[in-house]
Amino acid sequence: MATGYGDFMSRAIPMAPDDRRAQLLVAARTVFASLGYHRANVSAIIDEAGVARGTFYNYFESKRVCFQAVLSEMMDSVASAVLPIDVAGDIPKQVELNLERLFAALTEDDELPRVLFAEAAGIDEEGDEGLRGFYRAATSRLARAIETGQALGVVCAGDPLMLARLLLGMIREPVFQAWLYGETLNVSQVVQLLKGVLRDGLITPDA
Amino acid sequence: MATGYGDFMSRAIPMAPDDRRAQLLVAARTVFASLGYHRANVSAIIDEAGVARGTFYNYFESKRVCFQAVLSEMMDSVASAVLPIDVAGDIPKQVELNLERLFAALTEDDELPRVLFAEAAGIDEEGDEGLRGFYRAATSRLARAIETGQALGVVCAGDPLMLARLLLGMIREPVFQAWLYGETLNVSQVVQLLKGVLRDGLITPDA
DNA sequence: GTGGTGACTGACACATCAGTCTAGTGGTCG
DNA sequence: CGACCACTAGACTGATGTGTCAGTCACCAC
Repeated sequence: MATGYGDFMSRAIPMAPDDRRAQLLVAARTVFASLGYHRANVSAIIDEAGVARGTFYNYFESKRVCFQAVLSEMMDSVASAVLPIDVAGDIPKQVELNLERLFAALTEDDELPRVLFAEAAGIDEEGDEGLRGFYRAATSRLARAIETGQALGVVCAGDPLMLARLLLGMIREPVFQAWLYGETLNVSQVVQLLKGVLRDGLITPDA
Repeated sequence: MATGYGDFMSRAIPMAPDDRRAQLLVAARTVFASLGYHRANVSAIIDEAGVARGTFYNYFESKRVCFQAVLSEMMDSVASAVLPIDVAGDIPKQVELNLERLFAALTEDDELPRVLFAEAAGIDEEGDEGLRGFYRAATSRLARAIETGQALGVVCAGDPLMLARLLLGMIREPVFQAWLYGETLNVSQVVQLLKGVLRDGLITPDA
C-alpha cells in the first residue's frame, strides 16, 4: 500500500517543537558554517536535519530569520565567555583568564569564525543592524573595562572606545586568520603574546 | 523618425576599449560598494554606466569576474599605500607615515571597507582563495617588516607572523567599525593612539 | 472505532537574475 | 561612399532557490 512518501522514504517522527527547533538550529549552524550564508540553501539544511521543506518553515519564517537565530546563538556563547572583572582581585590574572576563555569560545567550533566574521556582515540592512548591536555591546563592554582601568591608573590614556577597537582587533584578527588558513589557533601562545604587547607595546624603546 | 533608442535616449559614444572598461569598473565599484555583491545586479551596473547589457559582457565575461576586477583594484590601491621602509632612515617616522597612508587608503572611499571586509568573503571558493592571497600577502609583508625590526632590536620578541596579525587587527578593526557605524574615521587620532600602544602597550606598569 | 490535533510532507508556483542573442544604429576611416 | 565595428534595446532562456499549501500520518481521548 502506497504511503505517499515513496517506498523507501520514512517520515520524521514528530517531536516536541522545542526539540525540533533545536535540531534544525544545529543543522543550520553546520550548513551555514561550512557553506556561508549565500551558498547555503534551505535544501541543504533540511537534508542535514533529515526533515521536509515545510517543516523548516514551521519553525523559521525564512532563511534569513534562521540565520539570524544561529548568529545570535553564537554571539551569546561568545559574549558569555567573558566574565566581569573584580577590581579588588588580581586584575591582570582576570584579564588573562578572560582572554583565554574568549579565544576558546571563538575557536571551540572551527567554523564559528566564518559565520561571525566573514558571513555576518552585508546580508541585508536588518542583519547589519543586529551585527552592529553585537559589536556595539562588545566594544562598549571593553571600553568600560578600559575606562575603569584608566581610573585605576593601570591603562594608558586615550579614547576608551578607540582603544577598545584596537584591542578587539587584536582578538579578532588572529581568530579570523587562523580560520581563513584552516589552522588551529594556539590559544595560550596568542594570549601570551597579546599580554606582552599589551604590557610593553610592540616597539622596544631604542637605547 | 524613430531612432530605435527611444526619443530621449542617447547612445553612448564609442570609446577606446580601455576607457570603456575603466568607466564600467567605476560604475561597478559604485554599485558593489553600495549594494554588496549579492544584491547588486548587472542591470544596476549598466544603468549606472549608461551602457547596454551586451556592452557589459563585451568587457567582462561575468558578474563574478567584474567583481573580482573591482576587488583587485581596491586591494592594489591599499597594498600600494604602504611603502617599503628604509632601515637607514627614521624608522618610527616611516612607520607612522605608512600607517597614515594605509588608513587614508582604507577610508578614502567610504564604501571600500564594505567590499573589502564584508562582501569579499563567501562568494565562492575561488573568491575566497583570492582573499586568502590578499591577507597572506599583507600579513607576510608585515611579518617581514617585524622580523627586520626584531633583527634591529626595535621590535619585541615573538612569532613575527602572530605579531603581524595582532597589528593587522589593530588596523582593520577601527576601519571596519567606522564603516559599520557610518562614522568617518579620524585618521590622525587613530594613528596617534596606535603609535602610543605600539610603543608603550596598553597597560601601564603599576607602581 | 472515530474524530480531533498538530507535526510533517514534498511538489510546485513564483520570482529573480545571469548571460545570450538578434536586429538595427551611427560614427569613423580608408 | 561603403565597410566596419562598437554600440543599442530588450526579449529570451535556463538555472536556481525561496516560500506555499493541500494533503498525509501518528497519536490520543473518548
